[in-house]
Amino acid sequence: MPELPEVETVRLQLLSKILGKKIEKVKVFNEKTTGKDKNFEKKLLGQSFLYIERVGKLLAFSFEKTENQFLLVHLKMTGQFFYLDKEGLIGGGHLVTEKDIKNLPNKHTRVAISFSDGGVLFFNDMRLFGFMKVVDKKTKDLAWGKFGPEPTGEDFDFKALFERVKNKKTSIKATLLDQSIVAGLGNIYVDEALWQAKIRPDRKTNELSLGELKKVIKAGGEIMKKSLEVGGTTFKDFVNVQGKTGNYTKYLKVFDRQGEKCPRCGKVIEKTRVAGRGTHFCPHCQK
DNA sequence: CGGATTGTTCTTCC
DNA sequence: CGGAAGAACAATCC
Repeated sequence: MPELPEVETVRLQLLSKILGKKIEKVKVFNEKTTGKDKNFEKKLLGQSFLYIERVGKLLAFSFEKTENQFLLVHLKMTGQFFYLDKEGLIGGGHLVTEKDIKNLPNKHTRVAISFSDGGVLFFNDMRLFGFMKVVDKKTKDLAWGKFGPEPTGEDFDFKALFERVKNKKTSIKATLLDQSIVAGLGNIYVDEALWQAKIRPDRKTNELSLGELKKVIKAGGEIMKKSLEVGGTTFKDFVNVQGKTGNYTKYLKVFDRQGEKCPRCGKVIEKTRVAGRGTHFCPHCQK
């Protein structure tokens, strides 16, 4: 669920809340989240966060006192952060009711980090695919290096990307979902970008021209920037902790709109399976 | 109850 | 060995 705009939203919200605050208590509710690291709590105690970086959908928290240590966090499908302080809650996520928020930690809370000013950061993750792990700089750099460029970047090298994928025989959808090729797009924004660029999701990557590739990457970047501006996308029961849904949902052209009319040509939007994922597209104007 | 669900990684197959 | 397809991960919903 969380793709680049949603993860970036969470990053910005956390930046304004947790930097520089001393970590007084760490509680791990489910060891799977922390990779069964027995020393996870010990590594964070007494530290304070210096900054939060993001590449694609991966977050890295750095520390004030320890240069060679990072907290890597991936939300995967259902991970979510909530920060609770005297003024209330900030954060983001989905499948959250007001009742869940009021009762933190709840049954999906996997880790809680308490700060000296009384604030508490909760990491919830229903399906347990997400992770929080403490790594050294070398490991963090290695993880960072696996990501391709983000479509939102100003200086995206389209030619280099074209050279990289021009012989790939898989679908363009699979290529765009591959984080090592392009970082940040997930199932929702890939479908949207392909619709915007008028390209069928099941087209073979090697059959796309440089122009088409450029078009779909640019569309992906624009769509994700717009989504970030309006607080991300709500799919199913998403609400953020302020009880507000992500506002990009109403801008979606094809995702989860199977059976509805294509806003461009009026033909019916179909849902199929491409690259193993539910895929929405207009069979008439996407070629 | 079978099938599907956002992301990523591992396994299997060719 | 590399690439690609599919399974797996876990919980929940319809």
